[in-house]
Amino acid sequence: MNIKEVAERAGVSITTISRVLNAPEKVNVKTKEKVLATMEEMNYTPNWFARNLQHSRTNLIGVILPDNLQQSNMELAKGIEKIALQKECNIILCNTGYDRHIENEHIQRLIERSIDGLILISSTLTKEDLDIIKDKAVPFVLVEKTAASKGENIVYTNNDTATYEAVSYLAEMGRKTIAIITPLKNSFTNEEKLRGYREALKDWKLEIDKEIILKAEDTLEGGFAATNKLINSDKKPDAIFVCTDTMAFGAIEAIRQNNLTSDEIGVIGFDGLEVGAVVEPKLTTVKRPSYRMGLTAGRMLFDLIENETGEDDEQAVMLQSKLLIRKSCGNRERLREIW
Amino acid sequence: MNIKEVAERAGVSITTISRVLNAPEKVNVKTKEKVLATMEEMNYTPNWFARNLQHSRTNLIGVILPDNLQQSNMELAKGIEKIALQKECNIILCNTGYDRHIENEHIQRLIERSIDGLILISSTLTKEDLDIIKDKAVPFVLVEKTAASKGENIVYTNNDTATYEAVSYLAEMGRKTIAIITPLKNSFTNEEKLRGYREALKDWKLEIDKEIILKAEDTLEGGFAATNKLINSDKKPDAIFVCTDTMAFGAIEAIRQNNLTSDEIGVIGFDGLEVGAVVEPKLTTVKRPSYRMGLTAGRMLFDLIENETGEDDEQAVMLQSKLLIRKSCGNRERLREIW
DNA sequence: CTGAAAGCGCTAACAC
DNA sequence: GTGTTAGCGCTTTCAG
Repeated sequence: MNIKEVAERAGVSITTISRVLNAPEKVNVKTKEKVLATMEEMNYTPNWFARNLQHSRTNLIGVILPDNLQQSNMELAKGIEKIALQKECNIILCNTGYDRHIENEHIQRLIERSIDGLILISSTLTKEDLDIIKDKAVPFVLVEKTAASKGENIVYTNNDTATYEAVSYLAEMGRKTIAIITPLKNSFTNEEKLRGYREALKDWKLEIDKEIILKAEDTLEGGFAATNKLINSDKKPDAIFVCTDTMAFGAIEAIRQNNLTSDEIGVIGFDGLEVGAVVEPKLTTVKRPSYRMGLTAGRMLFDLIENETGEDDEQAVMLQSKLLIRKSCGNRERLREIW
Repeated sequence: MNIKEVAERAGVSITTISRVLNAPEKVNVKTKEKVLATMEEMNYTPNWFARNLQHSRTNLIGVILPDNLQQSNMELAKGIEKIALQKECNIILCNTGYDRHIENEHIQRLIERSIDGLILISSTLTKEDLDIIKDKAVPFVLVEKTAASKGENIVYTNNDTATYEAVSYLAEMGRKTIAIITPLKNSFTNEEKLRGYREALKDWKLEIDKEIILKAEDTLEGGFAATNKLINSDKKPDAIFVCTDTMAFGAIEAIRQNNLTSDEIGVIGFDGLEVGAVVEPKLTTVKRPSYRMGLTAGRMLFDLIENETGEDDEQAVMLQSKLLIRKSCGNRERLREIW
């Protein structure tokens, strides 16, 4: 059913129907009521394609992320959604599994769909890939730095210095052999964390030993296995910085199963997931401001989409991650337990 | 830029361009190559609206759920995505916060967008709301039963009998005073769980006492607070069935802070989240087959969308939730630790 | 305040 | 294999 049928039934022209839809105030109240009534009666829904054929704005934005089971990125997505709804936009969510190929496929499809904009979380794209998006004139915002993010619109957090702070805290508490577990699927984010780790060790004059720099699946099991390996190695550490809370939970479990305490092996995670407050010992972690990052990225994207002034110097916003000290690194004095 | 410009530049008709896009095999190889080259050169992207104006299929499905921070429902969404990708469809994800009003708004917008289908997870809609969707001829599948789900296409799990089994297990282990904590935002799902709880108590000839049937925010803190309340009540329970793992984590924490053990107060959760294997004591929980529910719902939806045969007797598929026994309910003999 | 008519960019008969 | 042409359902001038 189409506008024409409604027009016939209501005894007016299609123009009037169109006006009722788009500029009701320009229509005589009685006519309008009649039209609305026939629409209701005929259960009419205007054709979205025909409607948008002229403007080509979809009110749809794409959000691309590695994995929708990662809580912290879903918090981020929630922040984006909040902003999107204010703009009457919906979100198409796509998982990449850190696969550049899949990421490109998703993006290609989304561009074909004429989405209004794109938010790429922990993207794996290269400079060339990004250039393709730019050629298509699709506004986009990156979340988290990547190898290709320089000069792009971006929202990120201080993975490096926050990690530096966390590792320094361990050193400050007297830990001498500090290991690190990073996710297998290596992202730029993890490289930043690794850099922070290295610098902290250097500044504290601690040895940087490859044997205690481990990669693991970013899961509980991954953290568990890696930690067991560390415990049984020649260089058994007295502290571990774990790049994600999820793996850190596995680490804590491994330490417990080996009948060790947080005094013997301290653990610090990264993300600040809520459950961290319930594992035992409660997880010390670097709290990433995910929701606010989402809000910020959303606002930035809509600024780009709506920018008709032509200002287009790119923005880079950094939101601070902060160390949240709890029991898992064995501290006693500086204890500020949270909830 | 449009098909016409490309046609002019390539020195062919627009039909040929269209054919290169839609039926490349019907075009002379040389012509095709030339066209593709000019497309590339002009950086042409076909207009999605114009393309779809005739068929009105968007390859977009809506997935509506209460909260994208609930892990188990995101697993479900991942199952749906898997199927959607096979069908070259994308997913628009919408949060409702269990608010029927918001849910209706989302649906209305999605229908205006001409989505091909809809999956409603733990919907709050009434029969009338569903009728509106039907009037618009949008295929939809429900996930989890609702007050209005009778006679609709649905994928669900045995919340009632699984809860019955869990509570019975507690009774069997000798627990006498079994409390229940259900989410504040009451959904049909929770009513089912409550029913299972009541029937188990009845069959085990245990008293059903309103004082130990609590509602709480579906968060760690909510479970924590409710459990503290139970611990300090006249009717201090020796076991708690908690309707979600998230709240159960809070419950475990409260029990520990009160220096009680799982022998004194056993806990069983619901969902089967992975972190449950890392909290201490490890959480006994009812494992919901979320991912498979997602796959099933996705397949069911596309069956509806693609059904040209006219068969339309509705389907109701039940996937079984199962008790996963770990330490949090103090069992000793029947211990089959899993993770 | 209302209507007629010319597109929007593409697809699909139908001719050649 | 390729081109001509008539729509798809709506918005938007431009008249009245």
